[in-house]
Amino acid sequence: MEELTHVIIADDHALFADGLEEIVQTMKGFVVIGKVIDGKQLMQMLNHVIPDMILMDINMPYLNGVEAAQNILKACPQVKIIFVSMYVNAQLIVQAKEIGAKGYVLKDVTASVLKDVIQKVKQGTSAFQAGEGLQHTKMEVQGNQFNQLSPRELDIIALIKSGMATKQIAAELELSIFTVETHRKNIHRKLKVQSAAELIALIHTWNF
Amino acid sequence: MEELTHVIIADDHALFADGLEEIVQTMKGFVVIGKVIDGKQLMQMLNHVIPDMILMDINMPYLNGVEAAQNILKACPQVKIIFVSMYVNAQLIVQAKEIGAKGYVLKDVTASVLKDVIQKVKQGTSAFQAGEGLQHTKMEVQGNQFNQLSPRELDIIALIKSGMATKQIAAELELSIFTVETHRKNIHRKLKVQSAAELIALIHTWNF
DNA sequence: TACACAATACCAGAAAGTAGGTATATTTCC
DNA sequence: GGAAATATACCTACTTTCTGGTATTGTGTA
Repeated sequence: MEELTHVIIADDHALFADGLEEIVQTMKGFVVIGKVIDGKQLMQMLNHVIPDMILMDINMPYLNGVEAAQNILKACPQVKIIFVSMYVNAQLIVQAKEIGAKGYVLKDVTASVLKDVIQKVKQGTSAFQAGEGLQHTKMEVQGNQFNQLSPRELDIIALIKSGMATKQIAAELELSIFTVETHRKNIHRKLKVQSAAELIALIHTWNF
Repeated sequence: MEELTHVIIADDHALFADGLEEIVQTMKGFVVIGKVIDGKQLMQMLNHVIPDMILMDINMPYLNGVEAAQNILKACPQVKIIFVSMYVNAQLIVQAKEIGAKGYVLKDVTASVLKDVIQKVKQGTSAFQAGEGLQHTKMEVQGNQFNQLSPRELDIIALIKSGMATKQIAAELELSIFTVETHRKNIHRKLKVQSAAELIALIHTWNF
């Protein structure tokens, strides 16, 4: 079984983010595990799931893309970050390279070029094609070593997302109800929610 | 307080539906209460909520737009239906008029033209700008007189959607917990779900 | 080899939600 | 005006979830 590359898309323009998602979804071996609309949400999500790759708008509300990326890469150097930018800005490209981003593409890029970039970056090559300084907000990926959701927990979440009860999930996964309860408890702790209702609401806002 | 025009968007192309939603959301007095991707989902949703207006792709999977519209209008003649079509087709326009649709626009229309059409239709005028025959699927809006969600129930649903517990909802709306429980019970009955989790999952798939 | 973590399973008490009622006042519609 | 629908509130019994534990097994890694 091939290892999937898990991608998070961070872009405040929902339409564009959807477009990116569609492109990524058509690529074999890639799966979009989250779509967020600003740096805050991105950081919040990263406190719980570390993807293999992030397609990130460099101009996001609340949190500068470059700063966000710095925080992320300090905590998780293995994450491959590709910036998506509206403008060509030599200085930003240099910055992006310096902090360890793996790619930089313009938003008017064609789907096939974007796919090439994504494939190259996946294989370990960098791909820089072409920004602006922005607001400052302090937000860090805290304790990323902690609170990470395990693969099994992600399985459970997928079922919870569809509204299934503990009993049904246990039947579906052929587990004891107690096991599922334990997983739910741990998920609640890690995601800082108090109920299934809250959890489902949260994971839907993440487009999990 | 102004009466809002509640709009449902039915289009199988998610990106385009999102675009439509953005346009409608920017219009004062309009609110998108649902986005569905095919005729089946549309019918299912209409069994529980009747909007003021439907922006509907004429070429949807599973259920021909014209037939769907006929069913809808037979059951709820007050609903204003605007067809959105990829092609110009004189015959379809005639058909659309005959069955009682209020508008017909092409998908390559500009946002401002679309807004004009929506405004005109809201005010009672028809607006036809420009099809194809499609598959046949029998699906009717059954018992639309029954199981309709009331305005108050929609209020409650909006809060449930964000993951709030009964106690919190009661506090927010300054109601007794008993009242909220009754509403939840009725919502469950109308939407045929057994738990808050299921309900939240459902309303998210409807993009409520 | 330890240590950390993941996955599994179980228990008990407290809290919340669910489903079946009933009931009353108000509003809406014919 | 009268019927139907809506919004409100309460009750009971039952189920489920939530939270706090404990515990065993296996795996991967420092």
